[in-house]
Parts: sequence; structure tokens; C-alpha cells
Amino acid sequence: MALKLHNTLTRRDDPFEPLEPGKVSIYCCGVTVYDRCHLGHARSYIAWDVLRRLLIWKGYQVTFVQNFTDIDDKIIRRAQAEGCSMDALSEANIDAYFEDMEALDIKRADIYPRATRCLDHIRALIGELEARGAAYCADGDVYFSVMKASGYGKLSGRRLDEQEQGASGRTGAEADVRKRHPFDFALWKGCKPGEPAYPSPWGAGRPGWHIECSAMVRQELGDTIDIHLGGADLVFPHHENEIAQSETACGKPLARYWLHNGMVNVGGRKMSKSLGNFTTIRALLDRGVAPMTLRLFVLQAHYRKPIDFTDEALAAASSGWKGLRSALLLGEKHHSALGWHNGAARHGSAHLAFEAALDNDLNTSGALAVLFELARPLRALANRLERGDQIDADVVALEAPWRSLVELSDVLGLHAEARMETTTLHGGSAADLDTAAIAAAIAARKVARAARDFAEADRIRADLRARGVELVDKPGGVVEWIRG
RNA sequence: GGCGGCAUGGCCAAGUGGUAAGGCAGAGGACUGCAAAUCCUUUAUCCCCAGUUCGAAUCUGGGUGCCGCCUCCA
Repeated sequence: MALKLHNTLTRRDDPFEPLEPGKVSIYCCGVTVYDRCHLGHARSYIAWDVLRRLLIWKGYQVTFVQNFTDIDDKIIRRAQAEGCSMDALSEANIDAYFEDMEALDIKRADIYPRATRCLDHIRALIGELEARGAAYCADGDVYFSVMKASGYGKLSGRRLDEQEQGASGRTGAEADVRKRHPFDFALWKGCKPGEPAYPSPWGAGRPGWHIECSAMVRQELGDTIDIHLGGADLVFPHHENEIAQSETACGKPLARYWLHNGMVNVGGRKMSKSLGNFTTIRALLDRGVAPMTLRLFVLQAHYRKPIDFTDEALAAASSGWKGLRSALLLGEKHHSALGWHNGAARHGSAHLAFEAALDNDLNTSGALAVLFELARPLRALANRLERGDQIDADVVALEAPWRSLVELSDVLGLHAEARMETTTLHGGSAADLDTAAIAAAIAARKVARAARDFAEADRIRADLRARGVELVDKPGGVVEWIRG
């Protein structure tokens, strides 16, 4: 089976073939670091993490570059509002970005260029565009002339004469008087008083948004890369403009495959910083949502379709992850009881079905179905072992499915840790209860149960639950508890 | 107004011409003092209409509804 990827440029599923056999170069549009990452970012970067893991699993050598936009109007404004420097704000949000991504088990990129550290390349690229007559100066700003870019609009399927200017309702009519064409965009913005500024041949100022990506791609990966990634909301104008800049400058295609992920919606509307309807990754983790629950939530839908974020969907993903997790932990927790030592052969048909699903434009939902089917008997066995039940399954025959499950789950970045994860989405604080107090309550309940005073036993259980501790009665009088 | 996308059981969702994966929830049964957890079993003809075809959720045309983008955005 060969990998097919939906290419925004061709609007088809194209067979994937890297420019250089065995090697893949990827550029992923990163975040503007004026705020924390939200679930929309998580979705995007989880999807691309799976693409990257898949390519590595298939044996490709992948070079993955992802930028940080650390020069931007919103960063400047936010920094002013918070009374700190732009650099301090960026640095804090970059740190937070890495923490969030690490929690979600998203692999680190090989290189993280930042706009503030690529200014030489940015200025050089603008200079080239100017030399080619594709850039012009106006009042301290430098603009790109879209009329000079051949094939402008090919990525987003737009024709300049068909667009209704300002249809998004976000542009001020007077802002564009300096432009020769309404779709011309800034390569360099002249600085205003009090703003951070960098020197340039066109005067002090800062780079426009689109130019940094063109410069970084060229600096880190060359004229033409294999895959360019980003959210669907970046297709126009950001990626269209990147193409215009890069291809006008060097005359070669910028990227062979353009992939775009769908949005995360809230109540049918796109989650976005500007709409204010976002939930940060951090907030979700602080609520006790397991990182892998978020992964599962994201991967249960195809990456190009919109997904609706609801508490119900999150709870469903949480339950699903619990099942997958216990199957994944089976071999680790019980390997001596199972007598699994030999590294059994893989479960061939599962591998084929799994790879076929992902080969079909990253059908993670189909791939997950394979994992759940592998997991079902494993989970049942794990739970029986935990309960001390009679085992009637062919335990030896389950080693191969388990090893396959672990390997294939890793391609989706789904990893189980043996430590107890909090999975409830609500519940009080158990901070006022120490372990001894809980043990005492359990002992008291045990006495009550022995005396068949179930009213008292249930009262103790309800009391603990109200304080965030859930009791689980196991066979043999064993009582386990977890903090909610 | 332009461009693009989506519509499958209670909810989420796969499916790319051959007779509906998977997850969640629900129901029934087992277990339990009860519960929780767990195990077993179980639930659809694919927005509407008209076509193409031996055969369509899958192709074509029309309709309806929803979403994204049209210089902040993952």
C-alpha cells in the first residue's frame, strides 16, 4: 500500500513520493506566541505528529521544521498591556508551548526558527523580491505586488477579480490606500513610535507575517520542500502569499504537498483566540483530562473535518482511552503471570489494516478501529487478571496482538503510563484528606459492612465521594480508592 | 457576491460501486448487601428528490441545511 495525501494544491489525494528517496522535509506553520495554546492548536499539532510518526514508521528520514512567530502586532499589544517586553512575553509562551506539547507526547521538531532570529534571511528575501520588481515601497512600508506573482491564487482557488474586498468585515477601508492592489500585502512594516523596530534598507521596522515562513523554509530546508502543513484557516492568505513570495524569488515550487487540518468548533463555530471561545490545553489538563484523552478525541475524526468540542465528546474519549489504556498496560503489568518473554510475531492482518487506513490520507478513525479490536480481548484479560477471575482465554496467543497494539498505538502517539491517571472530569478536592484518613474511613466502613450496617457503610462511601475519593470494592474484601 | 467543504443509528465517526468498521451512551444478563468497576449479549439502510447501473451511503443533476475562507487565526 502506498501513502496518499490530500493535497490542497491539486484538490486530490496524491500518492506521496518525496523529492529525495527515503527523506522527507516538512515545514509546519507554528503559533504566534502572544497567548497559550488552545485545543485548536492541539488538534493541528497532534494530526501532524501522527503524519510524522507514520513516515518514520515507514522508514523515512524526516526533517521537521516548525516556526514561532515572535514578532507581531498582537504580541506588541499584549506585551504593552502586561507591562513586559515583547521578548519576555514570547519566551514565556514558548516555554508554555513546549510544556503543553510534551504533555500531549508531540515529538519535538528538529528546528524551531523564530522570526526575531531570521531577520537577515528575511531582509535578503525582501531584497530579492524588490530586485525582481515584485516589491515596492510606500511610506516606510514594503509591499508585495500580487500582480507580479504568476499563478497567484492557485492554492486557495481564488481569482483576484472575483474576491469581494473586505468581505470578511475585518479590514478598514482606509488602511489600503498605499497598496497598488487590494491584495498586496506587507513584507516590511515601518515602525510607529514606541514599537520594537529592527534596521533595514527600507528603514526601521519589522517583517510582515508571511515573509518569515518563506525565509525560514529556504534557510532551513531549501527552495522546494516535500510537505507544508498548517490549519485550514491559513490557506488564504497566508500560504497563498508564502507561495507568491518564495516562488517569485526562486522560480521553483515551494512545496510539493500542502496539507491543511480542519478546525475545532465550539457550538458550531470555530474555536479561535479572537472569538474568545477557546479552551486552553493547560486548562483541560488542569481539569484532570488525561493528555491521551485529548489525543483520542482529536484522532477519532478525520484531520480535515471540523470537530465539535463538547464535554460529552471529551467524556466519550476519556472512556475510550481507559479501555485502550488497560489493554496497553496488560503485558507490562502482568508479563510474569502471562509468561510472555519471546517477542511473538506481530499480528499481520492488523498491521495491514492499520497501515491501509493511515495510507488513505491519514484515516486515523479507521486506524483506531483496528486498535480497539486488538484491544478488546486484551482488555478483558487484563480486567480478569486484576479481579483474580478464572482465565479461559488462550493467553499465549494474545502476545502477538498485544505487541502489535503497543507498536501501532505508538504510531498514533498513544502511550499508556502505569501510574494512575485522573479521568474524572469533575469532583471535589481531596486535598483535605490524607491517606491515613482515607484508610481509617475504609476501615470503619469495613466494620459497618461486617455488621451488615449498610446504611452506615454507604454513608461513609458517599462522604468520601463528596470529598473526591471514589471507592472500588474488589473481590476478597479488598477496597481500592482513587482521587477524583 | 466568490471559493472550498460537510450532511451515516441517541451522540461521535469510518466507508471512494457490491450489499453499513469502531468508540461513547442505552438496554438485557452475570457478579455485588447495594453501588461502582468488570465480563457477555444487543440496537441503522446512510438529509430530500430525480437519474446512471445488474447493483449506490458511495457516481450525476437539482434541492435543503450547516460550516470554513475572502488580508488576526492551527
